[in-house]
Amino acid sequence: MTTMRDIARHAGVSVGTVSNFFNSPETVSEKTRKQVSDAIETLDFHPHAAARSLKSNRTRRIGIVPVISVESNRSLHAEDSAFLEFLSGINTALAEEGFDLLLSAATSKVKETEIYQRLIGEHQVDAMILLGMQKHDKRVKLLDSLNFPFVTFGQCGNDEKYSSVDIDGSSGIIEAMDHLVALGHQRIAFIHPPKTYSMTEQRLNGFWEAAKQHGLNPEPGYVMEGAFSIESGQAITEKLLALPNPPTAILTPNDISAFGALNAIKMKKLNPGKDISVIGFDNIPSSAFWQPSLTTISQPLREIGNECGILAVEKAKGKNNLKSIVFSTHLVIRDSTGRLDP
Amino acid sequence: MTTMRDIARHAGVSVGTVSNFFNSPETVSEKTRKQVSDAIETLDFHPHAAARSLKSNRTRRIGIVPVISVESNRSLHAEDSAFLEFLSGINTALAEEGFDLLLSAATSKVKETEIYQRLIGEHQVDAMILLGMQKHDKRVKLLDSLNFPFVTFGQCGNDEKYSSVDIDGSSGIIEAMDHLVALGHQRIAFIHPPKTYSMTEQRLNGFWEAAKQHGLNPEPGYVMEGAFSIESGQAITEKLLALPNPPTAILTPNDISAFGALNAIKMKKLNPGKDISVIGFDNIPSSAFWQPSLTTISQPLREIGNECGILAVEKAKGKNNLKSIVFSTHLVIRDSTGRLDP
DNA sequence: TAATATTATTGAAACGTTTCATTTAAGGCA
DNA sequence: TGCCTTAAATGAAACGTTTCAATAATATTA
Repeated sequence: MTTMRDIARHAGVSVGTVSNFFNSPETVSEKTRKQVSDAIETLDFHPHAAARSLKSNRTRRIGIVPVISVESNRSLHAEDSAFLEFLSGINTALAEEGFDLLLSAATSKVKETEIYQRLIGEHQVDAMILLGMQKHDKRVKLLDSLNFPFVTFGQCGNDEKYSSVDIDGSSGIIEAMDHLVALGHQRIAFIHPPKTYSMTEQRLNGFWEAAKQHGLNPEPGYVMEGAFSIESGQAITEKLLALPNPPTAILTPNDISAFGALNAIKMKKLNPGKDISVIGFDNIPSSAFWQPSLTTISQPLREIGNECGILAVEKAKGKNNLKSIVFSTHLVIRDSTGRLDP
Repeated sequence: MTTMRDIARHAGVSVGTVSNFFNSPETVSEKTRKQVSDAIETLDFHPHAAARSLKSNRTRRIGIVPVISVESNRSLHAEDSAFLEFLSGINTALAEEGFDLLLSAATSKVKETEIYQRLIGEHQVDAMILLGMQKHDKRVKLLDSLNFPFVTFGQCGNDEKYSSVDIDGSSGIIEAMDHLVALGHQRIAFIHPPKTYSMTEQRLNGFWEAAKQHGLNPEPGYVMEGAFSIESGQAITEKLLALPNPPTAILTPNDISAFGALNAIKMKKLNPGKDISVIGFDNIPSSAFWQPSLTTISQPLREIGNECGILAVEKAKGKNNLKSIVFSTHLVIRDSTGRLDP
């Protein structure tokens, strides 16, 4: 294999200079720089990652530990194409900086916490990206106690000691409610994500604020907790439709569960978008193609991922700045919402 | 940080012994083993990955370079939940062995080939998993020329110098055709994946073999090349339905494009599953929930991923055995196929 | 021109493991 | 008991970088 020694010899300089070429090129004279880069070119040299890492204590890797549940398809964080969009955004940011993504998911045999501890203990990554934030997130506690840098997609309740990227879920919901009210809806149900998720509080706030603004008085059964799965959306919508005074519009936790809601409506021989309106969350690609096409609160998943990647790399490089980036959502109006016939 | 030195001191042995504890425990006496493992426990020791890697030339990482297209949503390999299922399978296998997955996707700025070269040159991974195999796959050529171990999901045409996991796509298609013929269909169209993919030949073989067996004589326009996207499925189905003598059943490259086909049929005010039958490929979770639910050729993506992971780890450990594992598909019959009314 | 300041380069000591030739300890046997 | 075999444990030399004090070369100033 080609090493820095070889490059040094070939370029007629010392290994130290070759190292400088990579790590602080500004200290290398232009002439030498050319010689070294020529040698690298002709010998097709790539610095040995482990050797770099050992000496420098930097891996140039960012870790992510999604939850992919194997037993059922009700995975929590990485259940659908939303995750892929997010990943793609991260990847773009990392590629730009020559970083790679280390992905390790929990399994039935290997606990999530163990993975974090191992990855950090073994010095496998320089920073981590967390998603699916919980209100009292044990991962945050763990990483915090280990003093390990991380970035979160979503807040995590307690405080602002860490950097995060998030969306303004509250105004997303408000915009959606405005839209529904403008279409004549008054009986609006809200299926919210599980209470343990930090995003849930935001969204509930948005719901109640909009309800107040529009003078709505949601019936008790209208606000229900749901999961992110299609089955959950379907089951809860069935319950909503069985209410003595069923809602005419339903907000769901994500697009996938919205699909379930649409199914439940069709199975009741009702007309989604006409009799009952449905709004999703995420704007995943297939939401445009479902029938009826889904009105949904769009979050810029690629940009969010990208920003997470950028922040993670900054952390990895030792920058200790705190940033909270908030993206706004926008409502994509399609056919699953419609004017309420009187 | 805790190092082997510390463990050695704490356990009253030499560092060599601690190393042996990890790498060839059978050479360490039971008594010593206990002492060392106690020390590891109390000091919460994790071996430094880079140091291990530097000396041993093993990273305990497997690389994967999916194609996630950013510009449009027409990504090639990792477009949908099928990829996540596959990933989940890989992850299970790797977790079992203490390996991690290094994921790096091409972007508009960073070419695929560069990534492979860098990952290998930098010694970032011990083996790679390839997917979306092409008939003449440049990645295979590259890895082969670098003598770098890899495993493929799908064949790659020329020969059997490498290990692969694949499905029997041919009989999958045949089973689907049998099902359609049994339902009374004679005019069956076949949208196949792009010709560059190695899977395409298999599937075409299956199609023609079944056609022959059943004495069908597909019209020229019935066999068309499609992509894996919903748009493609929709567009091509529109063309098929515009034929002077349109087909009564359509086989598609994957579930996602099958959804497009269903949409096209509905938009023509035809009844999918009644007037026109559609069969997908993959059996991704949402195929059960689409309306009508999708009849599809199921491939065991998690098991396939798992097997890829197992083989990759074997390669990573230096085993040089060639294996070709073929999974069989099975037809999942749902509502998108139905008896043809005369 | 000599002295000084600035800029480039060097070389050797780490970093935390693995590896393997050696040494030490423990049994087995006559 | 002494000799031989086997099993365990040792210690030091790598692995390929980074880092930094020290040196060399060059430029600047009076």
